[in-house]
Amino acid sequence: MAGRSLCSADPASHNLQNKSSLGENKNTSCSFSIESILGLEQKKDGTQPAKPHRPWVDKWNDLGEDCNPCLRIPAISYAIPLFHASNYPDAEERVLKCENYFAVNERLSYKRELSWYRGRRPRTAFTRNQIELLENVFRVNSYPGIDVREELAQKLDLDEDRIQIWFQNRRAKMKRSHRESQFLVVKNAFPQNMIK
Amino acid sequence: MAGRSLCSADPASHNLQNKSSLGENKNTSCSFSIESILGLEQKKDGTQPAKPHRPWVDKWNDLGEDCNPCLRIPAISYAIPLFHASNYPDAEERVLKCENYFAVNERLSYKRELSWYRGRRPRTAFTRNQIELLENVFRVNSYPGIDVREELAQKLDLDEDRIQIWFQNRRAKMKRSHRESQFLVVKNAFPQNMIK
DNA sequence: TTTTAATTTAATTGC
DNA sequence: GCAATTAAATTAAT
Repeated sequence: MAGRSLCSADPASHNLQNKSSLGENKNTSCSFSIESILGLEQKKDGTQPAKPHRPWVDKWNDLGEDCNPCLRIPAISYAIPLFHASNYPDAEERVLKCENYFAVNERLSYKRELSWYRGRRPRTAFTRNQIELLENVFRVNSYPGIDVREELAQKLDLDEDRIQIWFQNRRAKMKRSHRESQFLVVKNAFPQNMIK
Repeated sequence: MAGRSLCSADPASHNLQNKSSLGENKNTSCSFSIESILGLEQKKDGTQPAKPHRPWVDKWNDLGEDCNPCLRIPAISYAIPLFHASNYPDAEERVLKCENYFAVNERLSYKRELSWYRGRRPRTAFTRNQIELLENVFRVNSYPGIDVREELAQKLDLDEDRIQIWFQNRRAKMKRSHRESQFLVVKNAFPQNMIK
């Protein structure tokens, strides 16, 4: 519950309240600076390392593809639509896989297609040992803080990000299974009400 | 996609391999400390008492659900391994094992679950039209004051709170994407340094 | 088909 | 107000 408040304490008092037309920008006295809008003004202390958020897309660039992430396609592309594949002369394999893909999946939503280009982190396949340690820690602490996550990351040779996501998904799974078992409890308590 | 903290350059030594049994907690060579695993070292704060004003929980109570959070939440079962759960009533067993783990962890997760399960507002699913207007306004003014927010709330049949949170999250998203694009700019300016 | 890694975003907390 | 983080709901790879 973020402490609300109609607070006048806005850092820059960016108020357009008096406009009754919400979507129009007829106001020229807008107090936005570009820096403000871009959030540039706020790191004077130089603490911002500008972490690459999708470092795995780097290898796509090595293929000489367009650097615009939106136009990029996965490096090992099992998923290039035919009409695009034809634009990638060097990729026989891709075309083959692509044809395969389309043979199986005739219809693809535009959205899904877009996601290929947007770039998704390749799915991590955890080893048995990695899972084992993660599960053991999870039993004891399902909300490891950054310190524990970093420690785990180092021990398991994984990015801390992967650890964080793993715990998030693990908690969701735990919750799901708990819900299901609770459902069973209720169902068994009142079978006549719950059948079907 | 929580913006993670500084990406740690990985320390050259990620040697877990020599640990033969990752999962045994009797293994004393494990370097996790209890505090470390439980993440205790990072929260020293005396936390606030729970916030009031959560109108949406009222209807849960109206549904006749038990108000006792213990019966509604998986708090306890969350953290306890099954093979321990069966022994759970046996206090001496717990003493023999890592009772501190569980004692503390129960308390921690109880508190978390208490606030989450009782108090978390059901996720709002905005409609496409709502998003569209919000985005249009955002383009013009990413810091709408209370007047605009109220106006939006009325037009969109949403609480003003939802509007406020939406803009907050939207600003965070914009900032993130800006950071990423800045990273790409820098990276592309010095490709030779970045290609691995 | 099922499980689960990854993504997006509404909500929460603390500062 | 923001950063960081969480849960919820998806998407998609296996």
